[in-house]
Amino acid sequence: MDEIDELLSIRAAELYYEENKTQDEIGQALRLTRWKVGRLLAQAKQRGFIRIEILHPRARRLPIERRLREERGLTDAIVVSTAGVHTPEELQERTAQAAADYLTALRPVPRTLGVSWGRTLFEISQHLRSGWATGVNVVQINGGVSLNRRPGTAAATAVGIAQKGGGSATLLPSPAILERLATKEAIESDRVVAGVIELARSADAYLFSAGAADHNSVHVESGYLSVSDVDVLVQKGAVGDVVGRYIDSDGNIVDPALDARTVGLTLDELRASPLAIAVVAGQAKHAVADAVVRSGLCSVLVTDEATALHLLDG
Amino acid sequence: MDEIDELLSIRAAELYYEENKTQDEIGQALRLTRWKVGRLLAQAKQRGFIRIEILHPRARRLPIERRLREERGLTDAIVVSTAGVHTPEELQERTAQAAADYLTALRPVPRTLGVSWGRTLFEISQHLRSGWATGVNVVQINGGVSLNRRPGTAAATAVGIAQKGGGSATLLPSPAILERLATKEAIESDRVVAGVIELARSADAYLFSAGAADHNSVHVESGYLSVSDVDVLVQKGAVGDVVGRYIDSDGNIVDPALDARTVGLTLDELRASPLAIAVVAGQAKHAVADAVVRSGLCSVLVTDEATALHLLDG
DNA sequence: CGCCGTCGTGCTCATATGAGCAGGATCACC
DNA sequence: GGTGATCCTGCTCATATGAGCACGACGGCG
Repeated sequence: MDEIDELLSIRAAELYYEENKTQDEIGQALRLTRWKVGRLLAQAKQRGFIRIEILHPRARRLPIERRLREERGLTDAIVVSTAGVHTPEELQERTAQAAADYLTALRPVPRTLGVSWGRTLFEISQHLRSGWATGVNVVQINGGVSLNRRPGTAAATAVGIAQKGGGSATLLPSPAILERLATKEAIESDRVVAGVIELARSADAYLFSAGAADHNSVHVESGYLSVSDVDVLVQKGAVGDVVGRYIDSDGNIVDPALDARTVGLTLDELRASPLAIAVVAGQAKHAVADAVVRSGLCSVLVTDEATALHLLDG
Repeated sequence: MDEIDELLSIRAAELYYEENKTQDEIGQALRLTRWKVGRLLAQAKQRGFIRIEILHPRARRLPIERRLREERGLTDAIVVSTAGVHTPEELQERTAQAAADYLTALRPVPRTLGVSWGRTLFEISQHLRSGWATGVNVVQINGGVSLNRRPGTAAATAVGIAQKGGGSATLLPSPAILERLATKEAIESDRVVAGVIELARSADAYLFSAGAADHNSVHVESGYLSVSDVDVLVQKGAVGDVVGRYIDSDGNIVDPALDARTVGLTLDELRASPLAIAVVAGQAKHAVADAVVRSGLCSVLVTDEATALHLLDG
């Protein structure tokens, strides 16, 4: 009886979803009462035979968002659908767009927004629309005077977000990582730098991404770390970095000495914030994303479906 | 206005399909009237943002079946869904199952059923249930005394279909292809063979598959043709074979001399039948499937979604 | 053999949804 | 600036669907 009911529910589903027949019509066709048809359809859904997908770059996965909030204790979660995505770039774009949307809809509008920099942040800045806010002051939360070929990306990110939000940007004029601890301490005690960091600490909200601990890292690209530095970090358990600080899968600093030479907000300062928005997407970042969420580095997470499911698996 | 409506329709779809909210509730959430929500949802569907799939081995694609009937003039078409299929074997199995289902449901039940043989037919015979019919006589319609390692597969197919249908099988005791024309003529004039072919001509319905013209062909495997024979046929335009007869993309015999040495029903005899059921599935058979349907070799086609779409493309 | 619990069935009634229509805003064109 | 066509909106009303319930069949168990 179960076998035949299963088949009937499939036949009914075909007529209902593909042929747009009413349950009554299906009943006539299959010689069933319309109530039976309704039950078969409910069964088909419940057993997972029916899959409904929303195919759109802006589509989100609300049930997964809910699970992230409930099971991972996030204040909010934005999960973009991966349906129909073929390239990592597309995924990245969808996520950046979603982050921009989230910022735009954010109430109350933060007066001061602390931001990190990197590929993800840059893309978010590009997806924001002019007038997304009125009068947001943007402040960099980690060092970012860029050494690489595309100088000013970090600056362009912060400035872009600020301009489109009708405010101004405060840049942190410092490298991300210094070679010597003494230099780092010296630079942090510089009046301007200290002032910027102070401002960063007072931000209403933070927006940052995370990097994977691999050779494509922005730190390698920017010249702050060498390929072998990264290898060593991985050796020590690093899964990625947040605002330039490398963490292991529990969210702990992997290399305290290195960390001491890194300029910007500390991770605990980030954790203390009531509104820390992390934007992390892509296969390569599953491990960091997990560390970020587990160790409470963010209160809001913007990510993709595959990454979200990875977080919920463990 | 269109941009924003599109976004709204996606938000509405998320709430409707993923969160099971009513259109009214969605209206409250998005500050819209419920009629507007209904229209947005309709729009999302109509623009193709909503994809509903039935994930089940027995699922069929009724809209595609309809198109095949209407645009390709078939009496009937059965198209199995490819959703969730990963291997060609799985596809083959689904299609065989569907063919078995079709036979089982066929009314009026044919008294005499002509069948070919091959991997597909064998699988269909395995998927049929005992008692699928009461008293069907099965007759082979093309030569099939097997030369290969698995002798009797052809016989097992016909016998299996007959036994499960409560009838008996009549085998055609002849090779598929003879080496010399004279031998073929001699064997066809044999009283028994002639009788079987006569019976085959009188069948109420035919069930057959088609083979691709490649090195995996059953004819190569059985030793009736060599690999180079097949290459030559392909050279001459062959896309595959039906009941052992190789055809080009228009359904015409590719090599009349070879055809004359092939034992069994002719293609025109098949075309004349009011109920000729072809079962053809898989990427490799797209070209033959096309030839079969275009040249009217079958009145009923059982196939998979990808093949069906290929047929409808041209 | 009879009893009771369980399950599936077909109903009533409440609710959700879709079709069709009238009024009003918008826009191009005169 | 007037005027008509067009589109959009929010309605009424008909229909489709889902929730809950009472009945009867079935099967296990005393």
